[in-house]
Amino acid sequence: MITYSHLDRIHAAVAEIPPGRVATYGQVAERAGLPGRARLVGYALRRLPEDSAIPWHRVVSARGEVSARSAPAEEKEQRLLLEEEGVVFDRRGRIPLAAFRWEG
DNA sequence: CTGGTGACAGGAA
DNA sequence: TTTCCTGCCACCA
Repeated sequence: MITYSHLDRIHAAVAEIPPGRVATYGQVAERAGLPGRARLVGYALRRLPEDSAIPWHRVVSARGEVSARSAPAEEKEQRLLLEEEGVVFDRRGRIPLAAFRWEG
């Protein structure tokens, strides 16, 4: 059933991403039943409280990059959290999606 | 209601 | 390959 907004569904989709794997914004949108609305995923993640249990750090751009945002510290934190899970970044600071992308 | 914005993606050059 | 440009549409002021 449709709830208050699509944000809840997006959060639920992100929660399904297993540790050590990543999913793209577009991928999350599709799994949330919102194909083509990747931008909305970024919006939804931005609304998450800091103490949220949603693994927001496992969502990256279609190019395997940690998306830029207003607070650079968060970008660094995201990369750190992913590396702690075993995700590897290449020399250009990108994640090889062929190896780490979550195949739902 | 109207207009600006964005944690994107895909195609063009 | 990489960078640039455009379409997209829910949100917010």
